[in-house]
Amino acid sequence: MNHWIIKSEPTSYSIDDLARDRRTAWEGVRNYQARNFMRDSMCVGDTVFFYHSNCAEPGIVGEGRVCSAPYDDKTALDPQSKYYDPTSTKEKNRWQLVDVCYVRTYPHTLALRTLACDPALSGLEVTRRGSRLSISPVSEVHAGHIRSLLN
DNA sequence: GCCAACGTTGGC
DNA sequence: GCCAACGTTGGC
Repeated sequence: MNHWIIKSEPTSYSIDDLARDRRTAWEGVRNYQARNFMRDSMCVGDTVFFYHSNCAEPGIVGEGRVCSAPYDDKTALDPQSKYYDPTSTKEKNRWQLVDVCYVRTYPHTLALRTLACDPALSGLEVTRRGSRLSISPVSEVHAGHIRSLLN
């Protein structure tokens, strides 16, 4: 079982939105490295830590779970979508995604400023200065430590 | 709003 | 293949 962090701007799609929807297609990822994680490495049942970015208190706000195999992101084919990619076609779509299911909202945000100064989390991608990768793997040890911060 | 860090594009 | 220019991300 793998662990991941997925970032989202809460004004665009928040943990509350996921709690309401219960399940969503993680569409709109247009970065190859992030896509590769979804397409090649994510498995049904993997845990995803849900991270709010570009907001008043950036940090981890809850958990979800990968609940589908990878498949084509159809927003890439839709000229009306802000995620439209004119270089993708139905036959050859550059972009794939997985579905994410809601698991739980944490009682409080695990703030970036807390995570970043925690020596037990050194090397965590999301705390790296200038990190822009919207999907990144989390080691078993880091995942356990993140959960322990809730106690 | 600022700006550092980064990924992508395109001329050469 | 290099690299400057550009656009975007995201913390602050």
